[in-house]
Amino acid sequence: MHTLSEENYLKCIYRLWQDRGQKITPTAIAEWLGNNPASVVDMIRKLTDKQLIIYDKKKGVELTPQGQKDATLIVRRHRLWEVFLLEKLGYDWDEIHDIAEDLEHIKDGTLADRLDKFLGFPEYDPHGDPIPRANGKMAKRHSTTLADVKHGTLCRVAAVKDTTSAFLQYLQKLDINIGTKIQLIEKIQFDGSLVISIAGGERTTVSQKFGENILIDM
Amino acid sequence: MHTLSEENYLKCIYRLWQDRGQKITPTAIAEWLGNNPASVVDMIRKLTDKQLIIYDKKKGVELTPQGQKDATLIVRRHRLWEVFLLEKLGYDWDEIHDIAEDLEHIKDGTLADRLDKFLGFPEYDPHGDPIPRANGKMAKRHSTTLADVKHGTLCRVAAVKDTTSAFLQYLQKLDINIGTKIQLIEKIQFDGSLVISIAGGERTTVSQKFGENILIDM
DNA sequence: ATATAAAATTAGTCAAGGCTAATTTTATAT
DNA sequence: ATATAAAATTAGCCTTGACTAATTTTATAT
Ligand SMILES: [Mn+2]
Ligand SMILES: [Mn+2]
Ligand SMILES: [Mn+2]
Ligand SMILES: [Mn+2]
Repeated sequence: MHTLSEENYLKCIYRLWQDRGQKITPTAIAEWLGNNPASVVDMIRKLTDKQLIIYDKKKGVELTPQGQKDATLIVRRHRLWEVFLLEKLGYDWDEIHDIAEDLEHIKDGTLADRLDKFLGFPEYDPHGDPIPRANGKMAKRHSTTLADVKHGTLCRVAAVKDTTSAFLQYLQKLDINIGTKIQLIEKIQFDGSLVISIAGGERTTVSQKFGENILIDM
Repeated sequence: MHTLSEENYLKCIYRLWQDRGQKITPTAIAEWLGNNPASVVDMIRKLTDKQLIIYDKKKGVELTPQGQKDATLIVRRHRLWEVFLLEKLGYDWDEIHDIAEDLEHIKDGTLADRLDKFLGFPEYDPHGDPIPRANGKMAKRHSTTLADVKHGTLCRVAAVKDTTSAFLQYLQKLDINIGTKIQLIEKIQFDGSLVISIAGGERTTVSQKFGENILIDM
């Protein structure tokens, strides 16, 4: 079994891997985790020894099939606990991530599956991210962002990329949740700002960065 | 905040303290945790520095008011999670303790209280141990064991002292749960064995050790 | 092609929390 | 009172997973 730290690295690598198709470097991992690159190099050696990753200076870090499997399970636990915290314990959107960050490391053979069943086999977590199934498969991730669509498009908030409470609280203030309908009225050439209408309401302007962190459906 | 290890020591000391009125020695702690006495001496120093315990060679280890408070909260979390695992996730009696051993260390300001509410403010955990309330108070612990009563007494299983799966599985086999009525038919002089009738059924003989681990009501 | 900057790696340090082995202190039995 | 046993403590070592500082490798711009 893996240590808490190994699991956090695994999950980070998994995250970076499916985020973009980019090369996963020690520096990228270090930045994501807020650790020193030297520490990352140490851990890369450990995970390599455990055959969870392969590290090639050219290709960067890649998960082995076993590494993928293990990372997926951690993500599954994380997202299931998030659903539990929100739905059953009444936490807010922006509070659940940090607690799930710890709960995801509780290791028990049947815990995730029982929790899954208890929650009614949810497909998505409260941030709109798909929850890996017991068999490792999971629903498609949304990939189009609000910043990607043409002006005039009416879309539906499917997920959020950023899960910091700064962003989530801003969304709360704007009354945006998963499922909220947003119409893109205009893109400002100058800085990519977006003029939008939330749930048919009046016009609001948000930054490009904001738009890039909203994943949408149509 | 305390580390996982500090919390486990605190809880252990709390346990030994309310178990009997006996002196809490490094050796006793070491035995309970399965650690080396040398390690215990180290941790005693740390907890003393944090003002959670007072150690006197004569009196042994004692919890300070703060130490008591902190230990109580850990126990509260442990027992609430046990209720959750049994009632909501359908685990068996003998499986919940080890998982709760990890869950009890999840630290969040409101988690215990929310869980408590979600579970309907249970007074006792699945082993019959009282759950400390949010204010630190808790219901009286049961203290009379099946081995203590006179022959002929009809009593009710209120709690179990031992929570190992060996004991709990044995109880399952005998069809004994919290609330089960047991009549003590006879005490065998020779070795303290107990002849009992479970829920009005036929006679069964159990050991003295068995009887000492069943706490009862009348 | 070379200078410079960035990234990766190595070497050495640290704290936490274990351990063993050796020693000192305390208790117990003669 | 003394010998012996048990308990407590000290000293030194180990692993994990961080860090900093120094060095080497790789990439980039002139
Ligand atoms: Mn985590
Ligand atoms: Mn999430
Ligand atoms: Mn524990
Ligand atoms: Mn219990």
